[in-house]
Amino acid sequence: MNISQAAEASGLPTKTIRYYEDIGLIRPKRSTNGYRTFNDTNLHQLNFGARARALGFSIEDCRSLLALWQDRERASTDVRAIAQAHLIAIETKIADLSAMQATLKDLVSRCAGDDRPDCPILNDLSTPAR
Amino acid sequence: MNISQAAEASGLPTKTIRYYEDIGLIRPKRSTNGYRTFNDTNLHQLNFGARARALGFSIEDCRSLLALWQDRERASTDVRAIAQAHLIAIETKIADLSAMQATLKDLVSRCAGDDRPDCPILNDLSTPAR
DNA sequence: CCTTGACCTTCCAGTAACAGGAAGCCCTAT
DNA sequence: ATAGGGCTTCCTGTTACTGGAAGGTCAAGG
Repeated sequence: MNISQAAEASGLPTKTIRYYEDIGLIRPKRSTNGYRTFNDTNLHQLNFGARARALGFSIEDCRSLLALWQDRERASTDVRAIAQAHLIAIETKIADLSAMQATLKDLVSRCAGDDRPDCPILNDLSTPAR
Repeated sequence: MNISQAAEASGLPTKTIRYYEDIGLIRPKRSTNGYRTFNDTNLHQLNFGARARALGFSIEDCRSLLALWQDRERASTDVRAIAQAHLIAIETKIADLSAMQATLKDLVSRCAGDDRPDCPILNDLSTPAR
């Protein structure tokens, strides 16, 4: 299987797949003409990575998770720890964004949005940060 | 006022202030020895930028907002448009993160997290992405 | 056999917003 | 004179790719 088929099968761009090989996330073989060839394991790794990335895991997390996945002796607690840490990071981000959202919502609602120069948004930004 | 005082007054690291000059966000004068000197306007710009960045605005947004701020003829609708677009981007991010959070929460809760190798998280990641 | 076009390869640059660190001036105090 | 702290510029690295250039490979058609 060539790279474009692997791309189609995994939903990842070929650029991304080459990048994943570059950083050692996958190790497809090469055929005699130098083309990468992807087997079932490679394909699984790509799908796995795509799904993990879609859940917001970093590449390094993906690397760890893939290592755990191929380790038959792994303990599920190791996997869980990674996921839990990531979950907390996500919740922190959501909290941060929600705070921004609340402030922005308020500012936007209070801004007339007409051709007059008076603007609560600029006024807020001009106050020396609580 | 030297850069370290400007840093203290604005809460920004000196590295960041130099970077902001690099990209033309601020234009402090130089004294004869080559040191940057910050006046009240510069300081305001730094505070403004710091606050805007804390609200998640991009540097380019900051640039636009600063330009609008110093334009006495500006229309508040211009400012409002930038803020509104940013608000929508934030809400999109929150929605994305919330979806991840929901999935992860579920997976983590279903993972025993003990020394057994069975793990719903890895199982999920191994399914070919619905 | 030659060409065309689609595929594949590597390598280089750019993205956002800085942070870290090296090499070296400047200034003040001892 | 020297020690220290602050200042300067310049270079590299970060994350996870994306775009593009230059060029090899392969199958089909004329």
